[in-house]
Amino acid sequence: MIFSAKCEYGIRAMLDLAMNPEEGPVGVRTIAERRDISEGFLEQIMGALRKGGLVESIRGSRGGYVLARSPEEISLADVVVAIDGPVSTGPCVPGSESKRCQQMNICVIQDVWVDVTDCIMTVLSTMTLASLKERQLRKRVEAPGTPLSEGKGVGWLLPG
Amino acid sequence: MIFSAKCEYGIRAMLDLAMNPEEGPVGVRTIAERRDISEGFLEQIMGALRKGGLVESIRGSRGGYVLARSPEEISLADVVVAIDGPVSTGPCVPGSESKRCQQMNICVIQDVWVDVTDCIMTVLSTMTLASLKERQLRKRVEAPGTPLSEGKGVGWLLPG
DNA sequence: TCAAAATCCAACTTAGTTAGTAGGGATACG
DNA sequence: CGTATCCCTACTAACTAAGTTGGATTTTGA
Repeated sequence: MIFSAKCEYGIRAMLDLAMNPEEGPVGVRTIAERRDISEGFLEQIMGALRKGGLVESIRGSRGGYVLARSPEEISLADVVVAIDGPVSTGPCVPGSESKRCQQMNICVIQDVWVDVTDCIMTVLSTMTLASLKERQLRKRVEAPGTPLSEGKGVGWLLPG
Repeated sequence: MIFSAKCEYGIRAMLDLAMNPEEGPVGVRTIAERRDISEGFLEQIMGALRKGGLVESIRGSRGGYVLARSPEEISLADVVVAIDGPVSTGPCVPGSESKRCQQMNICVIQDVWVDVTDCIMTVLSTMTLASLKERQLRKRVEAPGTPLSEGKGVGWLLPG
């Protein structure tokens, strides 16, 4: 698995913030309940997103998180890197700290890893919170059979 | 890290076989020494490649492994899947066994994972052992400063 | 026939990572 | 002042990765 659950939760949370811009600061508790994420775990994740400059936090009662930039300006690449760090593809690539093979300068396998990494980052960079939000809204409309009122965790699908 | 060391070793081994077609069956011991891989570990990996139909084994003394198809017909996607199994990108994708979210049919995040997976498989599918071998040979020529005689594990760079 | 060389197979180990949990501080609102 | 919130560190249980170990089976060659 390339992307951790942490990463998925981070994207869920960011998408939640993007889809509810009028709410003002949203607390971890709220997001955790709406998106079905462990609260304590999400706290850690939001910390990483804040350190990555993707969200701003408001402390104290009535505090919470808001996006630091507009959804158009936040790509999934930003989110993934803030949470998991730089995407590393193989065990033996130029930038990595791991034990590298002796023939690094003439090894073709590292080139493969680099190519794959580039491809992944390109895909993630073209996806913004804004485009994801739009896709989500469109999907909501196209899947009318979806049980909106059943159980918890579906309210967030409706835009504010 | 997306691809395990196992996977890298498997590609190294396959490339070794592709670059030395005249040797006949090549033993695990030989490949392990030439490509700097733990012998016991490589044994496991070759087993996976055999089960995946990418190599054929000859048992007994003078035995070893040979490619089951020509290098043009073996892509890195084949190798990676034989060793690591299907590439899974995120925790929540249609095919996976892991606990999926409730809104799977309308969740956009799984779409992201699918897009990334597709992109990776496309890159890996276009790379064959033959193309990799060619790249390796070209690189050998372009990097004349490379110390060919220093240490072990560089002999394999020269085609048979 | 028999020893050596090889594949084959399954169990074990060790270190690190993942996905949380727990517990307490710091800060701001009312 | 009390409550709700962010903030931070440490801990843990389960899993995975990267081998290691020990042996069984098969084939060649002397």
